[in-house]
Amino acid sequence: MGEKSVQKRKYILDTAKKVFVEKGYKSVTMKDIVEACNISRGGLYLYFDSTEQILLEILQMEAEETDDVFTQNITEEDTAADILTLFLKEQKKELLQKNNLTVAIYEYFFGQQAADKNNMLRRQFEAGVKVIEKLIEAGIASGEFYCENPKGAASNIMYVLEGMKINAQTFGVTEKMVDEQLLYIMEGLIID
Amino acid sequence: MGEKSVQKRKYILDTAKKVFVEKGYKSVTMKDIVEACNISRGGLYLYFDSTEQILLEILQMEAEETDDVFTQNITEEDTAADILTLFLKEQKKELLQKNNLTVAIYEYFFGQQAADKNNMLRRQFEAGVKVIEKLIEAGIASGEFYCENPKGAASNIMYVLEGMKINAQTFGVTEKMVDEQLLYIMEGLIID
Amino acid sequence: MGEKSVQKRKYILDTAKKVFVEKGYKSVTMKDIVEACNISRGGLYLYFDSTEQILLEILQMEAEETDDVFTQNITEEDTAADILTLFLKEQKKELLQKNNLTVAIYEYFFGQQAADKNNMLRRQFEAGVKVIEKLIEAGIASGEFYCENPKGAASNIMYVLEGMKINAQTFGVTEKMVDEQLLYIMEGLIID
Amino acid sequence: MGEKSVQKRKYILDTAKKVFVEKGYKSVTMKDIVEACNISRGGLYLYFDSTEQILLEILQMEAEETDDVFTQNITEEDTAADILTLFLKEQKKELLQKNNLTVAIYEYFFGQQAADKNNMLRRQFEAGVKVIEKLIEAGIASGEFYCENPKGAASNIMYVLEGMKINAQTFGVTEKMVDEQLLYIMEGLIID
DNA sequence: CATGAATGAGAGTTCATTCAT
DNA sequence: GATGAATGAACTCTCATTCAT
Repeated sequence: MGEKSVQKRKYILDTAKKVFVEKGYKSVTMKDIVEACNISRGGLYLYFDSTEQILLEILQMEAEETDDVFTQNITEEDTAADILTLFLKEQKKELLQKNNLTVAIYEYFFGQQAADKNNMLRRQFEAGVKVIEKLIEAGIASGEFYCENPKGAASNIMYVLEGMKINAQTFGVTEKMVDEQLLYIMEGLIID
Repeated sequence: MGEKSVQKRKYILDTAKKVFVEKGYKSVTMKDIVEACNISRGGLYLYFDSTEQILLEILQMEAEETDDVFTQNITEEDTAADILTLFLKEQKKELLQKNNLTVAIYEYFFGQQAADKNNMLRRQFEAGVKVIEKLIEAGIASGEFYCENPKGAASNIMYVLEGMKINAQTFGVTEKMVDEQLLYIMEGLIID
Repeated sequence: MGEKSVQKRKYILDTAKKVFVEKGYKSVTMKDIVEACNISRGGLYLYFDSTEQILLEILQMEAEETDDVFTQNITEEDTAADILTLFLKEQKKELLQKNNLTVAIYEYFFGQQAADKNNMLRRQFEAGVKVIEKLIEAGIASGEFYCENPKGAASNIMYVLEGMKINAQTFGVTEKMVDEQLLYIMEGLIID
Repeated sequence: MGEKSVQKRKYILDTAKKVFVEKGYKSVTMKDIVEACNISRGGLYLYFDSTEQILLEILQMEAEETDDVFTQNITEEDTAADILTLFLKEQKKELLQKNNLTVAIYEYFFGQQAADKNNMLRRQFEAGVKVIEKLIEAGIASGEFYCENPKGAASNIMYVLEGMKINAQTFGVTEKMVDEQLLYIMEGLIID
């Protein structure tokens, strides 16, 4: 697969992403993607065999592109509270934004039965917990935070984010609702 | 569409429920249900017009059958902490149990777009928040609990439950993970 | 089949007629008739086996009920021209009226292939020709009409009526169009 | 829907025409056409969406191919009477021929309710009247014809043709019957 | 590599017809 | 007689997938 192919592959993934954002995972057909990409039916099959493969490659692409946004915005002088606030703000932005892959991702992983339970979602969740836990511990050390059970608190935050994410997709959450809960969380940590 | 046989209607709903439990919502076809019920193609249409209608009637049936379980187990002598613990235990049982409609429900409400955002899920969520809030306030009054922001705490619990529910379906949560988080939550409330 | 049955049979035919008037022949299903009659599916089959049988019995019923209207209105003093005019007026009324069986009849006889070409329609057509021919001859005898070829003129009138009838059903004819043509016909006969 | 192969499109239309000729309009299913064409179910949908679309395209095709036949046979020396005779002969041929779309066309336009009453059939009918009227006027001018009401006579001819066409489909008309009536019509016009 | 016509499996839906009650 | 639930055949339509060009 030469250079040209890599470009087209990327083009298909980018275009298909829009389709998954709009329709979730299960309702997306190869036809949908072919039409969105404006390529031939056979052409798509030269690059991908199924919508599953396409979604997985999109997720991988996303994983490679992300993370950076968060870490790039952290400066040397930021305190633990600053960084945690930044992190939560980032999460808030993501979950309130309409056009994301959340539904597609959930729909896909719903279907994955018991198989591969050490999957991407678990790894991301656990990574999140760990990051927050470290931040809380750093905050405790610096005297910003008070917390008797950093791991519990970190898990709590991640579960809450997960809960808000799913609610956002099923019945909508308002910015106010998110802010109130994030405030509740921060107040539980910060020493006033 | 008359009522035909109420028994058969019930039979179809019960059987279809198993199908939805197993396959979620989007992948379920009328044919799947016909085959699970061992009835004729046309026979199903005598009772229901679409998988959507069937799912909605199952949910309604569930709603009528539930609620009671929780309230029935509350006795006069139970303290607020007892009741909250009972509630969380009930939720835990539900989210750890394999055969439930969670995936089907999420898949269904994912598809409901912006329409009807005052839907069942929102109502259930808000009802849950309210119940917990009342319990916390009762616990504060009785000296069992300490909490500066009962509504925030109640929302926190519901978001966490929601988050654990979705995680249970996408990558599995262990009983230990659930217990740890529920313990964390209770410890934050109870005055030792 | 007792008395009661005869009534019900009549009721079904009358009700089914409305269905045929509305939907033609080919689109009418046994279900349509069952629903229009508000009887049970099986009940209909006790009386009739098919929409074809029902339509045929309706046509027979019609045939028995009709004719009279025309002949009843003829009085002793009427001249041939009066009677012909009356006949044409009757035909005009029928073909302009929306709710008739014309479409159902045509659709039915379209399907009858080459079989039974000595059918009802032919008999009615030929009877019409004969009636008109006699009228014209009577008119000639009484000095009202001039006509070199009574049979040709009679056929002409019947073909025209047939043509207007079909046009009325496919693209609509206005009363004015009908009047003009009937006037043209009468002028060709009457001696001024 | 692209044009795909124009040849195949034409092939389908030609083959479907035979089906419509044989079965009329309402009874023809996409399956019938698929089978007549010996193509796959999906294949047909690549070209056409419904039997209605197919019939309409057949009619359009017919319209483009016809007209010429009549006009091509007219020569400079032909008199009005010659041309009218030619026209009637053409109509006679068409209505006596077994394999035509008449039934399909009628069945289709029966279904078109009040909608689009300025339809193809009306336009064809009115065009016919106009052509004949012009011919009669030309014949009067040249001394061939005598007629006090050319428009009435022209309409008369078109109604008769329409009437014979429908009779041909419902109970059959013999060549003799047609000839007699056409002769009657011509005799009414020609000055002997 | 790329195209897009073609296939055929499969889901949805409607009805004529039967049959136990 | 009468009912209406139940069946199964028939039709519509859509897609994943292939393959000749």
